[in-house]
Amino acid sequence: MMAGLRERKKEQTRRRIAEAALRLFAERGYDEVTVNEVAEAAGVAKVTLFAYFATKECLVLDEVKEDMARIVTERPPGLSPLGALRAHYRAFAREAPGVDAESLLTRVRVISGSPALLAGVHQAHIGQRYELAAALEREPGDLIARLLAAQITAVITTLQEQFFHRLTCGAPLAEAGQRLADEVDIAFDLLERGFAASYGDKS
Amino acid sequence: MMAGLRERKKEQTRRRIAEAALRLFAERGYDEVTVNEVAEAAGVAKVTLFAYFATKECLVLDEVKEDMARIVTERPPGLSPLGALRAHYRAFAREAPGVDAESLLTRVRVISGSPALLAGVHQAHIGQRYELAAALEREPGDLIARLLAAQITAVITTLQEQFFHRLTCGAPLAEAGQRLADEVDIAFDLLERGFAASYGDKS
DNA sequence: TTTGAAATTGAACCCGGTACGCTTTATGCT
DNA sequence: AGCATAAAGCGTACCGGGTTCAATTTCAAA
Repeated sequence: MMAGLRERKKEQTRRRIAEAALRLFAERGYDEVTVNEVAEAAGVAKVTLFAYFATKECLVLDEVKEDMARIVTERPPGLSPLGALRAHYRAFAREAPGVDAESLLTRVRVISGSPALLAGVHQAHIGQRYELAAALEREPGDLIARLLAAQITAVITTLQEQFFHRLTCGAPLAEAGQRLADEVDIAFDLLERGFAASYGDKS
Repeated sequence: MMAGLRERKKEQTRRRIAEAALRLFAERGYDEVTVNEVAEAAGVAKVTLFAYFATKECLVLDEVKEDMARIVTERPPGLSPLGALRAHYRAFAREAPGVDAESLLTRVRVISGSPALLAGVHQAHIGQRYELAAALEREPGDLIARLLAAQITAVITTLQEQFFHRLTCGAPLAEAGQRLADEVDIAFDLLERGFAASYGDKS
C-alpha cells in the first residue's frame, strides 16, 4: 500500500476544492457563486471538480451525511431501535460544545441561506428514510416500519432545523446543544406515546 | 367581467401545454423529453411555456398540489386537527374508485418513473409541512406543533407512496382505495397513540 | 378607432453538468 | 533505472433547463 502518494494528493485536492467552495459560498452566498469560480479558486478544471463532487450541492453537503440506518443495525443488544436513536442524538447534543464551532457555523449559515441547499438537505433526509425503513423492516413490506422510519426522519429533520436556526441566530453552541438534548427527549417521547395526550384531544 | 375571451384562451393554452407534456412524458419518459419538444408539441414558444409553468416539474406536478393546512384551518368545530385529517384522507380513499383512472394512472406512472419528479413530490410535501406547522401552532415557535406537522406529512407521503406503488403494479383502483383506507386508520392511530405498543418494545 | 396593457415570440445568454480526446504523472514490474 | 500502464487532470465543445430583452401581435376599454 505504501501510504500512496497518489492517494494523498487526491485527498488534498478534494480538500482544496471543498475549502475553496465553502469560503466563496460564505463570502458571497451559494447562489451567487458559479462552479467555474470554485474550480478556478481551487486551481482545478471544472471537469476535475465534478470528478470529486457529483453536484454543486455536494460541495457543501457531502461532509455532513449522517446515517441513521447504521445506528439501528449496529445498536447494542437489548436496546430498541427508538432507544438507540434517542441515545445517539442525546449524545450528539451533549457533545455539541466539543466540535469546531467556527467551521460548523459557517457551513450552517451557508446552508440556511440557500433554498437550493436546504432542498438538498431534505433530499438527503429522504434517502435516509428509505435506508432506515429497510433497517426497521421485520418482514417484507412492513407498513409499521415504514411509517416509523418516515416519522423518525421527519422528527430529526425538525430538530436539526431548530438547532441550526438557533445557531444562526447567534446562540452559543453549548446552549443550543442543551436545548437540543431536551427536545430530543420530547420528540422521542411523542414518537413512543403519541400525540393524543399532548395535542390531539384539545380543541 | 364579460366571461373574458382572453381568460378562456389562456386556460386553453395552459391545458394544451399540460396535455402535450403528459402525453410526451408518458410515451418516452420524463427525462427523455426536453421542454423544447413539449413547447413545440403544444404549438408554443419555450418562453411561453415557462410563463405558464415555473419549471419542467410543474408541467406534471402543478395539477396535483394538495394543501393539508386548509383542511386543518377549515375543519368543522369540535373536530381535532388529527381527526379532520384522518376524515379527509379516509374520504379520499373511499372516493378513489370514482376518479378518472386513466389519467390518474398515467400521471402516477410518469411520476414514479422519474427520480427528478419523485424528488419534486417530496419537495412539495416539505412545503406543506411548513404550512401545516403554521396552521397547527398554538403559540409562536410551538415545538409540539412542528413535530406533529412533520410527522403527519411524513405519514401521508408514505401512504401516498404505497398507494402509487400498488397502482403502478396494476392493482384495480377500488382495491387500492380500500387498502389505503385501512392504512390511513393504522397510521393515524399510531400518530395518536405512539409506537411503543406496536414496535418500540420488541427486540 | 385609437390606445394601452397583456400575451407571445425569437434570439441570445447563463449556468450546472457531461462527453471526448488529449497530456501528465505516479506506480508496479522487469 | 527504465518502461508500460493506468489514473488524474485538462480544454473544449456540447446539452438542457431557465432567464432576459426587445420587438410584435392581440384583446379590450374608452
